[in-house]
Amino acid sequence: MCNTVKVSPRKLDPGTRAALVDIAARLLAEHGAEALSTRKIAAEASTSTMAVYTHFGSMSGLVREMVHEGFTRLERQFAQVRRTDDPVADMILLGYAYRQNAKANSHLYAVMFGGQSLAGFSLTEDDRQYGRYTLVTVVDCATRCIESGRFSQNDPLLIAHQMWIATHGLVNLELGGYLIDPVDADRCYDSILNGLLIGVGDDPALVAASMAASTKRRRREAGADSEPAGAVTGTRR
Amino acid sequence: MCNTVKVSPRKLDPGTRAALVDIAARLLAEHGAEALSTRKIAAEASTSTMAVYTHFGSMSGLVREMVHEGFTRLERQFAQVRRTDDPVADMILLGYAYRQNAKANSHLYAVMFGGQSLAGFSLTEDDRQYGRYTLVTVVDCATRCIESGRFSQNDPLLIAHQMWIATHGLVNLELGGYLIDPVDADRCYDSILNGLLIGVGDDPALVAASMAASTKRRRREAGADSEPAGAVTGTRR
DNA sequence: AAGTTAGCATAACAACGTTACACAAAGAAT
DNA sequence: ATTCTTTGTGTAACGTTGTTATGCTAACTT
Repeated sequence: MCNTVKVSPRKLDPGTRAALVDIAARLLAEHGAEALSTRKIAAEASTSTMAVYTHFGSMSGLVREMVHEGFTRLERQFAQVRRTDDPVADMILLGYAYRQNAKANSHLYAVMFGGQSLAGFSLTEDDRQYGRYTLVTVVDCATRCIESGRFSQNDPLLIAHQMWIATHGLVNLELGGYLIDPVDADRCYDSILNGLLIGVGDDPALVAASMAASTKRRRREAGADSEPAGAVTGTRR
Repeated sequence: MCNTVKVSPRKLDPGTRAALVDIAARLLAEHGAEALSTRKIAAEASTSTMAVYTHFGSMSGLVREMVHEGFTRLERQFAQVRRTDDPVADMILLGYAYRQNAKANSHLYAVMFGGQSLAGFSLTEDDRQYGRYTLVTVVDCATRCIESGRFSQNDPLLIAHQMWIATHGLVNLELGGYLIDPVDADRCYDSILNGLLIGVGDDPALVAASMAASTKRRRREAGADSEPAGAVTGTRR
């Protein structure tokens, strides 16, 4: 009775699907979590609220799509960091890429890693696995740091997690507005990176050299292709 | 025309005010952010939704009250950590207190530090200052670490921020469910604390000793007065 | 060209925060 | 002790939210 698989009398329009995700992401980025509603999204896409349900099942489904999009965007940011013969400098630049991506998409970032439940959405174990996979770039970099003889600790996964935790903590408190003038976010990040790198066995002088090298590369690549050097400080005022 | 300051024909009942905060905190802790509504709170307090507005002005006001309550609760947790002649062990125990408090009140913690906007509430600068003040305990402890000669870095505020950022990052990812078996939260925290303490100048052997001492004290104080040793793992399943 | 199937618009539902309004209760004043 | 005034609180409403039931219509299959 069920071998009649007559399909697709009318296909879903992938264009409207992508448009919904884009509009939702823009609404979230520009006006925060409170502004994310099916009606506003539908109005901007000049369709009805039903489009959200036919394409994503519910509002949570749309949020999940945005989260996955956010992960791939972070992965692209990571991929833009070149692999040089100074793997520690590469690691520092990966941290800055993580931080910059988080600041540019602060609301989405809070849902991806901060555990913020948006519109009833909360991460499933699959989502988290998806997010963890993004960190293989960092693990690879840690492996290269170990192989270069800079680190004395030799568990790349654990080292990557240390970097992740520190950067994540910094970004979260920075976005929360907690890091101000005497000890602002930049100073905190420099000092905690410095401490952590020394802690895993690197030589203080080499750490300083790699941090200087990373700063130089960051300046250069900022002028090259990354962002148009405009206000990348996120949604702070 | 306005020098007639006739006051108080009917006082506010401070009992219902406290009851509303307690009920709201319990609803938030047990059923998450989605379950926090004026109607549910009013029903549990056997009053009307108007009570929320006369006592707190709005739902955000009630959330702000809970946030302040959360800060003082964290301060009390910090105060329970004894000051010994091993200030580094004290510092580690402060970190564990922060972490345990966050796990016991995960939803409230997300609002306090994670930047999660709950029911339209978001932190004001005063709230943040209130939160930063909670860290003076950690800054004092860092000062004692420096004075004892264990640390070579000598900016206690910056050191306290490093500890805060690392612990905050760990707790956030832990609550988000991101830290699992090969590198679970406990292992991550041990390694990042170890790295950070070495990074600020402490001797690796002394760090290991202080971490062992902190573990011993934590075991002892857990059996003494803290929590009833039950499921303190928060709302994870 | 006819049939079927699924996307989409409309409208409704329950629940939400918030507010206007009337009533009741309690201190102030006589 | 009684009246007045002020203010907390219950009721009901408004506009909004996510979600769903119901047709209609467009498009793919035969």
